[in-house]
Amino acid sequence: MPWEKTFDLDEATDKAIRVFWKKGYEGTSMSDLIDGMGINKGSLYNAFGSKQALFDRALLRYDQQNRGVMLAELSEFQDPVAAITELFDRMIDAGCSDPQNLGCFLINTAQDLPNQTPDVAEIVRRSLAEIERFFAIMLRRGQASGQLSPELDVATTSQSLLAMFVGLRLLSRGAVPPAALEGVRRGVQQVLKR
Amino acid sequence: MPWEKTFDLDEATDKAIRVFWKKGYEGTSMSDLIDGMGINKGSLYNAFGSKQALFDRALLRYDQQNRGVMLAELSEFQDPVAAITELFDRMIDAGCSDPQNLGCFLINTAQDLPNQTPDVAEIVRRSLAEIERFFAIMLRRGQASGQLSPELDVATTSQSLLAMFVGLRLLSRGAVPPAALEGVRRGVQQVLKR
DNA sequence: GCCAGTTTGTACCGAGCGGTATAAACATAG
DNA sequence: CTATGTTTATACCGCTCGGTACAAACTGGC
Repeated sequence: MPWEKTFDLDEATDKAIRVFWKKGYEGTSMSDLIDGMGINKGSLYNAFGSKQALFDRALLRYDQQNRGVMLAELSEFQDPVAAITELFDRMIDAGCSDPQNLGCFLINTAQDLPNQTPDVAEIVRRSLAEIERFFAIMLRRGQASGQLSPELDVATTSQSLLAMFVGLRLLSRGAVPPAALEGVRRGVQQVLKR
Repeated sequence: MPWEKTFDLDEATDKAIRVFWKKGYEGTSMSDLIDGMGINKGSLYNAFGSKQALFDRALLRYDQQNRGVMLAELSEFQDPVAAITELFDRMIDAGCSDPQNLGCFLINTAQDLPNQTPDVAEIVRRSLAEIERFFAIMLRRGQASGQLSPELDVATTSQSLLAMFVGLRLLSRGAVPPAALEGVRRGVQQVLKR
């Protein structure tokens, strides 16, 4: 077999992520993708099959590379409460420092769930469930170590944290001035008391 | 002057709201609007001018009729803490009982802010600021009446509540099972303590 | 009945959509 | 050099997009 591809699939997917991230599925045209990915239309269809298949791949990769990696890293923290606050700190910093107001690709997609394919919906739901699970695990660890009150209801608290997390990411799209994101920091600490 | 219009502009706008609400601006085509509004293309352009103008009008009307009316009503509550929890209760109920997972038209639009016109962005920002202001006013009233601790930081708490509110509405689009929205109820109460 | 204005249906516009086809230019293993 | 498969460029497909044009049918006030 001669000459096994010249551009990297993952690299091209990363570029596609940026485009879909900024404009969403409907708002992104094939021309946008070709411009943003720097490859030809023929190559794109040959490599990915369709716009939808490329989107699926992009979303899945984004989820693994970002949410997946980050939660894995934070799960290693000695202090489970610090792991949770660190997660929010990073998101707040990201939201404040991004002039493009990209927010989160996954949560941008979650917002549009009813108009997405079942495959995409499945990816999004699983990912959000993972985030909630991360909260729950950290909370239980905190209770085990005595940092958190045993009376704290793990299920409802992790659901609340998920709502705050998702809200924070949405507000990062330019809906409120960056400084207003700071309030969430202390709100999280509030939820963790008791 | 003979015969001053036969269909009601506000009524037609209400129907347009349903369409834009479900599909978003980009995802909605003129055919969708014509089908959903039950009027002819010519009438539509004659009455509203353009798709964008119709969207602006629809969003503005939605904001006034829903968020505006509701906050005005809740502001009349004797118990300011109950006003806040009632707001969340209504949203949770709405999220749980809607099989279409529409969520909130305004927050759906907020999610897409970077791709919206300045006019739309202005409407969204002002509306979210109003919600935050509602929280702040209620919190201060609660402090004045002794229901809430004077140590509670009004700015950060109202920002946290806004994030939870927005997150709740986004999660109502089908990203989590309806039951998972319930956790936010107690989370709100948690944030209001201290 | 006449006139002004509205609604409707249909046809049409240029442009862009997602996707396909094709052929020349290219790179590598044999 | 040949065979195989990739990339690029370009042209093209049918379709839909947002928006316009226009004549016929309609509904009122005079």
